[in-house]
Amino acid sequence: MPEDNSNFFEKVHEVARQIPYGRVTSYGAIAKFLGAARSARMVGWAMNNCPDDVPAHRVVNRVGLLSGKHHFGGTNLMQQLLENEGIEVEDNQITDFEKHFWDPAKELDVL
DNA sequence: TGAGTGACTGTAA
DNA sequence: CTTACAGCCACTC
Repeated sequence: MPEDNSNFFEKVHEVARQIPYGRVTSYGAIAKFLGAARSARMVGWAMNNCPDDVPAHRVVNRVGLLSGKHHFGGTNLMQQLLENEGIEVEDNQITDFEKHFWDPAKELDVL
């Protein structure tokens, strides 16, 4: 029995893991989905401690900026991963972010 | 124990 | 359009 969703921390990882290929989401979207819209920072903190099975590169800030790229080894790895999925990235920022945006509250609906 | 920091967001000017 | 400020919670020193 997966009681991993008993914690906000684990739930963030679970939602991030459900992000489909070629899609991205924001910290606020995840935070709001978990009922902690005012704790977007906690989502980022959770990402900092996320396991390797969590595609953290698909999680960016509300403007589609790769704010966490610095945590991907200090290289353009995060941008490369997104471009590899067909997402257009320019200067650490996702172009047409709204087009690639994936809202867990809408797509996932229930967890 | 208190102050500083951070992978953020929203509103105001 | 950009810039600035405040709120938020957990962690570190």
